[in-house]
Amino acid sequence: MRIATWNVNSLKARLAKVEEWIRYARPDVLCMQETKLADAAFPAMAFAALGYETAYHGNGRWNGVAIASRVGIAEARPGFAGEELADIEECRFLSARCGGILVASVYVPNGRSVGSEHYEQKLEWLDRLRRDLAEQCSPDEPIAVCGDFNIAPEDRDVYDPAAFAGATHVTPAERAAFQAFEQWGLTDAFRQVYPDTDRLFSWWDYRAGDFHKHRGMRIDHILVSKPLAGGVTYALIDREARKGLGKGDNPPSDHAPVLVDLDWSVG
DNA sequence: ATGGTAGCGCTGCTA
Repeated sequence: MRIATWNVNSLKARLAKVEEWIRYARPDVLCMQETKLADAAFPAMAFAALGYETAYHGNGRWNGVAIASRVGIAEARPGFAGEELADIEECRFLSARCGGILVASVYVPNGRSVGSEHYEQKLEWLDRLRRDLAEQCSPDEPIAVCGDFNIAPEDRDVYDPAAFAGATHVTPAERAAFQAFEQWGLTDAFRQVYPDTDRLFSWWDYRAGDFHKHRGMRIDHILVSKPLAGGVTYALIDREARKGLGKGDNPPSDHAPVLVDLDWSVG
């Protein structure tokens, strides 16, 4: 089972790139974030043509999450348990059962600046996600929580810790929130495959040519539960997909897709 | 260098 996550930064602008990537990476499940599409505009037919069923949760312009699966999609749930769909202003959580695994596509709020109300809301959102998981499932079940966490778990996950002093994504409170998922029973599947390799990034600022200067952060993660953690056979951050198509008029997302291969038989 | 680029959508916000 190959599971991937990719913050596509507008699925409308990126659809050709996503289709191209799906054709060669052939993930069984692809979680997407920042689709920036209302549900009515979601290109479900494009995914169907590639053999994927989709579930999506967006209201346009900002945010928006989706899951594409070629091993089935059932029990799609947009938003946290108990949330009224009509009350959701920012579409950041979608879960579904795919090939026997409970998969969640999450887009954690950015936080903007430390101490701002947006930062506090980021921490609250992370706590709500943790509570939602604890109430809805158990780490003894097969679970994969995938997405843009907007957290670099350790200093070695950023290009220069000094450059992020006082900034979001690296604060003790954000990292504690990330560790709370691990304490509950989830494992950072990518880090498990690369326990000793530093400076592996999944996001680079568009500005100042950061990608080509290797100035990035690892903030996109695939967290897997106990039945899956022991069988992670491969992991990759596909930097090729962060590059353009070769035409100046077709820029890539600012994130690269992250994928992991799991020992898991679709029932 | 408190800069820089991208998306949405048409003004400035979000990242």
